[in-house]
Amino acid sequence: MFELEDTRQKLIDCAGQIFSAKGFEATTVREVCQAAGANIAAIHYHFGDKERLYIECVKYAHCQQGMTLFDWPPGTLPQHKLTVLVTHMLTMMVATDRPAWQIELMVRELARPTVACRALVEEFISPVFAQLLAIVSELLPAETPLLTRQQTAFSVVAQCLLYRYHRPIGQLLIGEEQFQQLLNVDTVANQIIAFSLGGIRECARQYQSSAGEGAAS
Amino acid sequence: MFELEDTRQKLIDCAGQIFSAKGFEATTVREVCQAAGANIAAIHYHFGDKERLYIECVKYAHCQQGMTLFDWPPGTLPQHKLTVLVTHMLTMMVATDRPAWQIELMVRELARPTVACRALVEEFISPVFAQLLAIVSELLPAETPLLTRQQTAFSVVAQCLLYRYHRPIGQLLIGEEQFQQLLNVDTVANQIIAFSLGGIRECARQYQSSAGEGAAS
DNA sequence: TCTTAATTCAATCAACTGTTTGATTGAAAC
DNA sequence: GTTTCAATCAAACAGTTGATTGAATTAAGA
Repeated sequence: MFELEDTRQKLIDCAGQIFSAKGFEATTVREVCQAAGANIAAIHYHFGDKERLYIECVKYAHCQQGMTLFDWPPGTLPQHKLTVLVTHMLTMMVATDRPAWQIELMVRELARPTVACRALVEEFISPVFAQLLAIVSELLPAETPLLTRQQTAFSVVAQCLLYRYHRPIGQLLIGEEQFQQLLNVDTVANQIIAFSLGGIRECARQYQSSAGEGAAS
Repeated sequence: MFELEDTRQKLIDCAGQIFSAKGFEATTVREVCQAAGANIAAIHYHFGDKERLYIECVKYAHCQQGMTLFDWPPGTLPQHKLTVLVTHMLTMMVATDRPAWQIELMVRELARPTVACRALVEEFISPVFAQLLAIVSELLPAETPLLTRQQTAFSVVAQCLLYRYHRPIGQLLIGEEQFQQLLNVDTVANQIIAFSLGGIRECARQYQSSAGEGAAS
């Protein structure tokens, strides 16, 4: 009876793992079922078809992934907010500990969007980006155009994304063991935050014609 | 007789286009041959099998892609070098004009490396990264550790990569027409260069204990 | 014109794909 | 004890996959 949750969950776990490693097309239902110790028909029974199994995996992956919305006490320095947010993003992305396939699957989905992408962005990415945009806006002069603020926020997230998306390239570029050191969250976070604060201050400089307000530190 | 080059080239063109759009697994040889107006057996005849056709496409794609090594006259300001290099990288990546599938195929290969990835990085990515690393090193104090310099270079390329790799996400995040404006090379380049110079200067500040040398502008 | 080699072609191969079927299980519900 | 129903199973489905064959076609050289 409660084997329902058991088989179904095991199917999601194994499928997610294989999907994340080989992609949707290259993954066969037989492979998944064998890994899960289930019958071929189990997928049709529990999910309908392969595609709906995949969607279920993606949804499960970013449902498991804790997405915290920070509630800052009034008066919190934007620099501090940025530090916390960047560190949090990096922790999420770099974390190689527990369910690696979940993040990997989301990464794959974002790199080559399928049906599940829009929901993923709206539920998972957008909130973080909104927070980041708000923080960046605090650090920039009030008269900064929206597009510039968005671009600046992109410049920040881009640095975080690199260590997840382009890991294989990074390893090939500077050597595997050298790149391994870059997966230390604190090291990377410090670098990114320093770089970003400097970058934001420079961008701010272009839009504060008269009074020097809004610049970082 | 000269149909050899014709069919073979048409096969590479069509295959590259489809490979770049759907990936290796999801692409069928029948689809490719139909698009190229060739017989199914043509792939076996000209390339041996599907995989070697794919490799040929990747090689052709980044062979076509002009990779210039800049030869700076002595005394050129590193800020200026950075500006030129970043603009050049962006032009390459954002360029939606001529053979879109070639860049797209490289992007796909770098996101999910297959057999062709290592050669691609070594021949195509590494040289650019080396140039960038050299420029960044000029802008940083001499005592800056190698790892920090590499990280800083990563921070710069990360911003460029964003507009190519994460285009669908960007469009979903800030709206398609809004994001379209970001594909203007000059706009983006100015933003990235300003941001990067500020970031580098901030990073430099951490490693120049006594004398103030090496900082940007 | 005949020979030779390079290409192209339709037809077919075995293997694998996702999906479906119908029988079987086993534990609750009546 | 019978019925009910979710769950699993082996077996087979029809369709597609990449690969291969051998004959047909083409074009150039002698």
